[in-house]
Amino acid sequence: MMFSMKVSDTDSSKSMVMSLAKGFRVLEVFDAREPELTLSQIAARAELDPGTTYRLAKTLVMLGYLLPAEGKRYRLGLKVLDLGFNAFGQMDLNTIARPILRSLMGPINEAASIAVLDGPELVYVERLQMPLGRLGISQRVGARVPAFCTAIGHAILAYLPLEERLQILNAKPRTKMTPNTPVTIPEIESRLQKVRELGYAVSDQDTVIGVRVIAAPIFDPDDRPWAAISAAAPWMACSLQEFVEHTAPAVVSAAKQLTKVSRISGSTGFTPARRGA
Amino acid sequence: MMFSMKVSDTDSSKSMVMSLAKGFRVLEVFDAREPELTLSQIAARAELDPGTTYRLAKTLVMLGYLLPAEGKRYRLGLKVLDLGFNAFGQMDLNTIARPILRSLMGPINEAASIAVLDGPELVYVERLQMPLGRLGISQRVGARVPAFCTAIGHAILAYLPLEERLQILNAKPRTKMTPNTPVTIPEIESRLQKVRELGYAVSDQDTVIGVRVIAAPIFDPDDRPWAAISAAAPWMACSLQEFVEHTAPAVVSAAKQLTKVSRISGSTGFTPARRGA
DNA sequence: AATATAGTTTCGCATTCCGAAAGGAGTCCA
DNA sequence: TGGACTCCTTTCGGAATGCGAAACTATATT
Repeated sequence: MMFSMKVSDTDSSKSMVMSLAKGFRVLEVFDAREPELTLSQIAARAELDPGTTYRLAKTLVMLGYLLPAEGKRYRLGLKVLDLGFNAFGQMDLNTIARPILRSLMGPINEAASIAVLDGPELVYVERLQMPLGRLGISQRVGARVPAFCTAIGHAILAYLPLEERLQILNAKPRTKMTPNTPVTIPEIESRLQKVRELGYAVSDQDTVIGVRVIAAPIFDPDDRPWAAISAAAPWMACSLQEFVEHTAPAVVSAAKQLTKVSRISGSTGFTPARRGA
Repeated sequence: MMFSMKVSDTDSSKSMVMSLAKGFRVLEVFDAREPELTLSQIAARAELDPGTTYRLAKTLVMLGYLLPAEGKRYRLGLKVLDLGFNAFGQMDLNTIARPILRSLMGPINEAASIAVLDGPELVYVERLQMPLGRLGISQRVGARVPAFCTAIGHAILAYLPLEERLQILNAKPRTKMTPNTPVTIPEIESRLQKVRELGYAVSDQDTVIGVRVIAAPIFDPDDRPWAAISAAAPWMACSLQEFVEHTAPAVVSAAKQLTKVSRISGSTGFTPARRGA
């Protein structure tokens, strides 16, 4: 008996349909830099046998996800967009956002929200909260809060042009909510600089005593920040560092996903209307 | 020996990787109406064995294209968008459009173009033409033509609000280019009504003698028509009816694809700049 | 024309996937 | 509370499907 052992046993689990994974590997090697690839290029990039690659490519062409281009090359079919468009294109953003918010919640985070910027204020458009949450706050969807003092506000403000930022910050008097609340322009600007460096905003009891929040911005197709997503944890859940390490990557990733999906999801944006019960 | 014959031999060609096709069937059953499906629902819709469905779903979850949702349900992962975003998101629209234009050309159609509306005029932003084309016209990229008399113009105007339409139509004097050119507002409005009914505009030597054109609109995320794509054939290539039957579906489909892709492709739009040689 | 490179097909083997059926897990209803 | 139901998950044997090496063909390169 011959052992044609698999070189890389990356497929961490058994009973995985390998042909399917390989098929996606083929699609995934395409990018904007080289939109058309020959079979051998595909095979090399996807680390697949030429014969196998040929068969997979043929199949994908049949399905319409890959198209034959001139000169024995292939390019991605626009049908790859249909998968997303059929499902997400007609879905309203709140519906898409809810599972993402849920994925942010867990033993540490007890609430997750999305708010959009409306003038100098934020409007909560979607929020999830643990049933037995010990968080004092309980912002309802539709509630408005000032932008200058919240993590969500910072996440958005940090990426706005200076002029607009100042306009928003100076639109209303800024009052301290907690001892931590940054109120002077230099204090806030220093925070925003840090947001730009990290890609997310951290609030350690800036707005409500005992509550920490991490937020990341959601951009429109023109790369303007128009909303942000946040996750909040009670002060006693863990150390600040643990909170950041645990939550920041998830929040940033969620924001990126929403940035992407908001592009295809019409230009309708979120709606603060409550559906259902 | 047992014959476990395939019930439906839909796989039209041999050496097709069936698992791959089945995997896509799984993803394709998701739509906005029911964003979360149970395994049995997936199996039923995709017409797959429960066991097979389970294995495929497991694989897709591993790959990130499917996500487990609450209550033994699955929903589409936003990763399905990555396929398109990685490839098309960073690509400029002209690059994406060119293969689409090429696909419109053939024995009948000898030229294909995209133009955007700029005030009362159209600007050609991309154009392909058969080398030995017998078409008299040869619009260069960047050329400007009046909107009122061309198929591309009609395709766009038909979907603009009446007020804007009239503003554009009345911006400049309308002169007959050929005996067919519609010049009065009633004539043009009647054409536009037909465009709205059919979904595409037909020009039978309206602008240039001997040239027929079919065009369909490209919409922005707010559903405003901002560009259109067209295919042109010489008068003698075939009958008008043959031309329409052959070309209209392809042009409409191309326009829909561009509408979709223009959503994710930033808000940069087309550029009339000529790249490369 | 000859060589090299890349694409396509063939082919035999065994791996991988399939499907039936059994074993759980959860739910509904009495 | 129990039983019946549905649906999810796993096991298992078998075979067919897909794999990869290699042969063959087409295309480019010198």
